[in-house]
Amino acid sequence: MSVNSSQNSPIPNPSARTTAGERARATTRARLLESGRTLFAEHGLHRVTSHDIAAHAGVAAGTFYNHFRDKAALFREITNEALTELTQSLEAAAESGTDYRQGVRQRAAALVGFAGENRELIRILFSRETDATTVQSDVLQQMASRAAAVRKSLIDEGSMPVEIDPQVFGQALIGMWARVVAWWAEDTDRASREVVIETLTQIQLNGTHPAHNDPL
Amino acid sequence: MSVNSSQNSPIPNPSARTTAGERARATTRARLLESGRTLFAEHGLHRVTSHDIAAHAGVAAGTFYNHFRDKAALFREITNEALTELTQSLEAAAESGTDYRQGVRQRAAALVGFAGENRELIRILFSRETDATTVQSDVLQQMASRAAAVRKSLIDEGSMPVEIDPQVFGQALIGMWARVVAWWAEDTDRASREVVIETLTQIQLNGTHPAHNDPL
Amino acid sequence: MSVNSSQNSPIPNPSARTTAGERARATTRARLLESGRTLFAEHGLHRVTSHDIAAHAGVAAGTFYNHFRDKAALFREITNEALTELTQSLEAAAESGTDYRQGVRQRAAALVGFAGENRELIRILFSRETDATTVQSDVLQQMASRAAAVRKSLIDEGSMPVEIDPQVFGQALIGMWARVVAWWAEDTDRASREVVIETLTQIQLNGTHPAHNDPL
Amino acid sequence: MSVNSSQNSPIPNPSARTTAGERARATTRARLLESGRTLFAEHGLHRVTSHDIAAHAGVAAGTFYNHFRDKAALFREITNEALTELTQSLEAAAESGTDYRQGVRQRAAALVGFAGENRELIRILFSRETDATTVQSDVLQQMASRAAAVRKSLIDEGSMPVEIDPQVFGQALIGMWARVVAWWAEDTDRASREVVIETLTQIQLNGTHPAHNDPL
DNA sequence: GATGAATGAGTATTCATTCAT
DNA sequence: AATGAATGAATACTCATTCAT
Repeated sequence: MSVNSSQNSPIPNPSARTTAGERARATTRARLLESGRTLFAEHGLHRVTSHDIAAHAGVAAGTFYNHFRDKAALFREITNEALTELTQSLEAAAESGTDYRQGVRQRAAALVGFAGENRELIRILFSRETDATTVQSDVLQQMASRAAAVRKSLIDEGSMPVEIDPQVFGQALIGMWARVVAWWAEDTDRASREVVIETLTQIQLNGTHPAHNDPL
Repeated sequence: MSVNSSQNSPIPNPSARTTAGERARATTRARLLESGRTLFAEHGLHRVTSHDIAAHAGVAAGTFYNHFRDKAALFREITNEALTELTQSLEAAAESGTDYRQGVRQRAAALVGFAGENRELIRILFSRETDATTVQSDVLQQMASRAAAVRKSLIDEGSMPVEIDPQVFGQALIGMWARVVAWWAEDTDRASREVVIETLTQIQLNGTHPAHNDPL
Repeated sequence: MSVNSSQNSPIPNPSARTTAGERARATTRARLLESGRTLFAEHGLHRVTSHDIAAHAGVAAGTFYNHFRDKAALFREITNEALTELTQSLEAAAESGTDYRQGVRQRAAALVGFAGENRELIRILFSRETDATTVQSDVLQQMASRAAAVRKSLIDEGSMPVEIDPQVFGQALIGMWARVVAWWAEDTDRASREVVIETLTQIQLNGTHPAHNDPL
Repeated sequence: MSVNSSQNSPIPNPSARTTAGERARATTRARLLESGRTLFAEHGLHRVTSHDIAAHAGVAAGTFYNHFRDKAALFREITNEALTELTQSLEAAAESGTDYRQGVRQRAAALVGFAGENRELIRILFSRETDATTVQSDVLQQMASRAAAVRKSLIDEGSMPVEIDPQVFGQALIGMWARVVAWWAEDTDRASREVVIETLTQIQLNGTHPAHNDPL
């Protein structure tokens, strides 16, 4: 038996008047998520226990399970949320772009901006570690699809140099983004935001339009 | 494949005749390392127990600890060994190179060649799912140092374009290499070896000598 | 089905008009009992949680404890209630009986009839899987006392054959009743009600009046 | 991963010379089984934890799992073993029987004898409690099959009285046996072994051959 | 050295019960 | 009275590691 209660309703109906209990519940849930973010970012998924998260959130061990089926569910929620935000940033950047080179730069800026403002999430999303079976791979796959779309347009334009294979280039971009962004988010004093954006932009442009590679 | 067992054991004097016991010990040790490689590559570090490795090697559980302080030590040894080999490949490639562009291509070829011939090691070294705080980061740090040396020479040459920051570019190269090589090692039918080498080479050259980016 | 809610609650004066609150309370209590019956019959005592019962009854988890000290109290109440009803059936049967053999048959009929009409309760009372040290044994002890009374009368009559020990025979009857009735209640198509009654009657009569064992 | 070692080899090769380790292992295993028997008989399956059993056997909690997959496995082994012994007793009794009435008496004697010598096992096998999904039902089903064979022969002989349904009678016998034997094993001073045997025998014979029901 | 039985700390998860609202 | 979030003791099970043989 054992009924699975209202565990997965992260979005409470905003039009309903919330009771004190509902607010308390939402607060606890939010604290658990926040604690999860902090601890996962610092120690990684499998060095953090559900007890650790509960203790960090100031609740009893059992309370964790009133809000999340298990540790993986909490982790998934954190990463899904992060991915959604990041995706939105990138899409917003893509829409506002005028020409191709502007688009590349704006997506780089969106990624780097997100990294600067969500350093914990970045460390969770792009840290090595995490079971292949969980969310991480999804995140990278989505980034790969995004890169695929870019590649596609380049091939159509005929501006991808013949020596560079689109598939391999897509993987290279993903690896580059993940690594650079994680490295920078660890300590944002390592480089200025502008330098990071500019470097990522140039590398991508060089891989696609080497012929025009003159100062903008 | 290399069964370099000189770590952490009484350094065998190669000129002395080894006793039967010494040889038996070395064999057991080698079998444990080989089993570790196989199992870690297939299941990842924390899905494999010390019992699993011992059983796969055909020895008792306790024997594991006659050869390695703990599971992390075995893992570290595997990764260090792999890194040493990889480093040697890269150095050999560097030495044989005549000019800079040849060097870049030869190092890419060495990396890709190593990946093709040591797919298990690549999966271990570059799989996500390794404790970021322990061994993996060592590996990556060493790759970073290597990239730093490259950068240094570029700066000295004055051939790094101003828009590209050497530090960020170093990280980007590491991320790119790790991702591409892990992706390709998973299934070497995804692209021909030559295409992978050429693409990595071009990306790196474009980042450093965009002006000369004409067919070799 | 009987919703006898007089246990453990402020004894309602039947002559006084009950307030709306009192009636609401009684309804909640009855719903919890009914849910307990349903769920215990289907899943057994320790596969059902107090939350399950509350949820099935459509009330909050805490409400359960406004009505029952704990889960065992609810279970005990269900079984006591059932036993009371069953006892009453048996006593009514005994009273209406004219001679001994009629009485035996009528009690068997009452037991089987009760089983047919209260299959959930039978499954709860006679299922294996109940904590032997707690409630169930009470039920059986009461049945044993009942059998003892029967035996007593037989001994007084002198109609118990010498080879059959009254105590042992009492236990045998209890075991027989419990087993047959539980077996039949699981699926009443296994035998007609009349056949079950007749068989139980004959076995009991054979054990007490073997000499007269000719067709009635 | 995680290899399932040699857990289920209760019968060590008797021709092999046993090492000290093997003997120690067998001893620990036997102690765990013995502790399980004692504790299950006293408290029932789900009131006893694996820790309880380990502590009673004087070993660490983890040692339990070196010998049994889980608590259910230990329980199953105890009950299977008990059932095997009991079955053998009953079969031996059946073979030695000369005529039908002797056979009935001898099986009753075997059952009661087993109960007297294995009081803990009887309490485990026939206590109410125990999940329907585990062994208990098997035990009773086997007893039912045994009773079915008896019934069959009676029907063939034409000696089952018409008022008694064979199926119902089979269930009645099972219930009777289980109850009487469990009751007697709890305290063997409640009746002499002979009285119990004689009573069970007479009840069974009365149900099948009421016409001949004269002293043997 | 090798063996493998034993260890016990660590971790996830459940659920009866309490209590502030 | 009813609510339902929170509690935390209880329990099962794992696995790296030790050590007597």
